[in-house]
Amino acid sequence: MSNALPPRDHDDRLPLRERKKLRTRQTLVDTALELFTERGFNGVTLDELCDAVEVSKRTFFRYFASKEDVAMAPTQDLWRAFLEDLETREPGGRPVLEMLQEALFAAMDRMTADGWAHRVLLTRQLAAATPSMDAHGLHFCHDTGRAALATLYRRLDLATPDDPRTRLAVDMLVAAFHCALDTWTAGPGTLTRAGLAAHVRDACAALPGSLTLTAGLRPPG
Amino acid sequence: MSNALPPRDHDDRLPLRERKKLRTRQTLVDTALELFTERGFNGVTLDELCDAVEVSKRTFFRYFASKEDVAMAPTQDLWRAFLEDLETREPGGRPVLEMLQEALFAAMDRMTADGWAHRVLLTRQLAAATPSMDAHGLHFCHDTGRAALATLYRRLDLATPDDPRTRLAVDMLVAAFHCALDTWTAGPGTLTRAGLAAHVRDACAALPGSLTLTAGLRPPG
DNA sequence: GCGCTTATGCCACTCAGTGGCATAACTGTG
DNA sequence: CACAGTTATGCCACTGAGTGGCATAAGCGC
Repeated sequence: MSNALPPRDHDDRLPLRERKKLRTRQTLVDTALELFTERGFNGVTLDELCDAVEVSKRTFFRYFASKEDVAMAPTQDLWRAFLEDLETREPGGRPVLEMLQEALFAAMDRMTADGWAHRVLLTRQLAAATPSMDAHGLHFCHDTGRAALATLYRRLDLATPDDPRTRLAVDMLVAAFHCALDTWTAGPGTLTRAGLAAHVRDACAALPGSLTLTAGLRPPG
Repeated sequence: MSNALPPRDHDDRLPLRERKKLRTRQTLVDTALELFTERGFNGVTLDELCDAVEVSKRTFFRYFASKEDVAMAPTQDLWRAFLEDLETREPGGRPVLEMLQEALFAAMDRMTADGWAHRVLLTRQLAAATPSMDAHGLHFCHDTGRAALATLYRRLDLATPDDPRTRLAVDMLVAAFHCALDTWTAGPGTLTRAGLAAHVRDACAALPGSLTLTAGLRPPG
């Protein structure tokens, strides 16, 4: 690994060893997104990716649990920040769903790494084209939701753990986020963090209306 | 394959060949659920399962797309019936979410095969214990939701396709179903189709309340 | 410089999943 | 009942993801 110039995030005051690990991880993510986008997720073998980064396959699996994981790192970073924020956010007498929404906004605000929005876009496009990536992403969001639920039950005075409402509130935020991600990806708007946040806000605002949305049969012709 | 006695569903007036295929498929599902439950999903190799059913691995993959698929057949049958029902159900002036809910109930009513509820229970427990199964199940539900969405847009006079409300309504039904599945599995109630339907009804009824659910900090101690 | 810890590389292995081709089983015709 | 056409199956070899074990090298504290 003769990586001379540190591309970004040359965060000094971390031990050399840790910096190297961070850089290797980031190089793996960037290269993976690039190769997968170029030739498709299934068109690139792990051996090829490892060769490109000059890392052994064994080492790859010490950084990521699966081939899918490396391509979903940007989204996972966001949700990890979300969970962290949720640990300290004040409920403040408003609906839990709003509190969750604010935690998600705060997490997005913390995604300051260069080109994060672009990487999320690539991740999303890859997932849309690759069933196994989509499945992994869904599963990760599901797990994150359960973790968020556990945090809520630990911190808030929610009465009964068999009341489905809290869980449904969490799932609604996740649904709104996925919805926002798709409209953000497809839409003509700006593909920035702020643009994504706006879509999330719209999707959350549409939640109540989705409960009562009514339609008739489409007239023939 | 010296399968002498047809276990169930000896649906005559189907050609012999088709009956055999149905039986092989059903035997694969039953044996898989049994073995996976006994020794864990990862504790059983495909070769072992194929040996037990006396079928070549090559043939297995002509029936199922993956090792996970064979264990999720019961749930997939339900959602397929749901999509079929949605093709002809009348919107009838009430919220789309209610129409979706009724389609799901109708689909459950059609799951008359012997022991269906029991198989769903095994599937759910396996998925809860096996990340890759959980991921596959989530992905399948996601795909089903998109298919349902396409049907809705085709049949109903929903104006704008970029309005997130329809999609969110579908996702809410899916969330409610998953929620119901968990409480049904964990709860003390009867593990029958009717019991599951009741849980689904409760979860759907809880959807509006989840939007406004409020809570304060848990008092220390 | 010198040990101690920790990351990495290498090798062999298991197992899911696929493609190709030969063979067996079912189908409906005469 | 034989015959030809169709379709499911079996077998074999192969790719590629993921794992375990052990030797080695790189960073770290002294």
